[in-house]
Amino acid sequence: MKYWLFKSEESVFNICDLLKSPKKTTCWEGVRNYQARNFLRDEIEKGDMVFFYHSNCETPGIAGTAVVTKEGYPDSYAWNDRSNYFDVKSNYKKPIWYMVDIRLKRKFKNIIPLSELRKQTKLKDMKILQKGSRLSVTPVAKEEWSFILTLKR
DNA sequence: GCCAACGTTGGC
DNA sequence: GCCAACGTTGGC
Repeated sequence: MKYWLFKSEESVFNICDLLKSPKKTTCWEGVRNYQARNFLRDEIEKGDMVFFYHSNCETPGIAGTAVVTKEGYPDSYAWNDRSNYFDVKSNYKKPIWYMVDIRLKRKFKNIIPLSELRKQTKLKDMKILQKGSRLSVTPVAKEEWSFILTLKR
């Protein structure tokens, strides 16, 4: 089992939206970056654990955890021309983009703010904390995962 | 294949 | 709103 961090713009899809989703489950559509796509398509497995991260908001940080319930499959939003995630180059015969399904595991009482993560020496190598890091899907080390859980309040 | 220009991300 | 960092595009 592996660990991941998924970023979502809080105003677009946040952890309360996930909580309210049917079976607290959603497909993680709209990733349009090749490196992140490769993680979704090739590496993320059913049962992997996910930190749900809020970006682009007043307090960016980790809002909770989720579990992968379905492994990588073609992102059909890419061939829906009414979707924001439409990509003319992708089609169902030759899909470019992939998504997984996740189910909410736990919504933290308090968000673990990015500023708090930055203070932790043990997390200095975390992908999300690297300068200029923009990848929306990043691997999390097992040690990072368990350490971050101790930061909850 | 190089690289400048451009659009996007996302913290602050 | 600003702007640094990044990924993509496209001319050459």
